[in-house]
Amino acid sequence: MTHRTVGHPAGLPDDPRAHVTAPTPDCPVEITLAALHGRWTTLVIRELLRGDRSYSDLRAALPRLSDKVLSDRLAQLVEAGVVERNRRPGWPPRVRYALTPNGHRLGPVLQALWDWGARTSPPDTGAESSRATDPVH
Amino acid sequence: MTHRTVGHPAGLPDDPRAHVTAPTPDCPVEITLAALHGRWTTLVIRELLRGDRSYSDLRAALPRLSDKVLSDRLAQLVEAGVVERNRRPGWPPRVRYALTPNGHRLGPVLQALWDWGARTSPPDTGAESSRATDPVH
DNA sequence: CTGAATCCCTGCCGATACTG
DNA sequence: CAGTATCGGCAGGGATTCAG
Repeated sequence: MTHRTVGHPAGLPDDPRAHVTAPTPDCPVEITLAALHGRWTTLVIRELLRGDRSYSDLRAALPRLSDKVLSDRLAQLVEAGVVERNRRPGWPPRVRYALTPNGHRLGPVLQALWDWGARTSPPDTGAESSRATDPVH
Repeated sequence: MTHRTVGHPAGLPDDPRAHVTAPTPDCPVEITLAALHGRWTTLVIRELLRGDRSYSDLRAALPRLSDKVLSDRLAQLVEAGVVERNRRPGWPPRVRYALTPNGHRLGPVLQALWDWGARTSPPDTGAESSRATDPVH
């Protein structure tokens, strides 16, 4: 057993940023939340976790997502180092979006978010509640 | 090795909600993000991960957080099943805020958020980069 | 096909003042 | 001590239109 700064489960690392007194952009938690920030963001990432996608692939997969928000999100994710944008020469213009290595590392993060939410709100037909939290299936 | 729905690391569970096409409140990821939603929320949770706190304890720990937002956040977290509010009889009024069991389970979630953010943006004086991602210390 | 520009409306959050 | 009431500024995001 390793010792802990306080007697509580799952403490945060002993980093100066673990003691900040306001939500600064330096805090690693804020960095991640900034990358995931905004509506639709996690769904775009989920699509890209399944493989590369073109702009219209994403539009087709998320029909209610408007062009403005989609390009906003993609720009935000590129900026955050989550997504890579690859334009191919020729006509018509073809662009592929893919996760960077950092982007793939968001998989476990989304998994953690999923797990907590799945436990908190039971799927609740009442019958088959055991499979929803299975890690991979 | 368990098999996977797609050949990518850290797939999501095979749940119908993993295929939603819009950000619905049913999605476990959305549930968790809703619990964490808004400025200051994670910092309030961090304080409570360190132990029970009174209202003024929280105000003292987060001096730039206004009364309005603090009570908003606490109400939000109570509503989300993360925080429990305990009033003690007598005068002056004494109230203690504590995490519920569900609230404590947010520890690993915040840890996952921390880890990704810590990797993505190096602390980078260049020297001591190995301890920042240590799980507990 | 892949976006960018604009408009407008809503909801967040910060500051201040007040109450049981 | 532990909050609520109110107001104003600003950013987020949806619909539509235009461009390379």
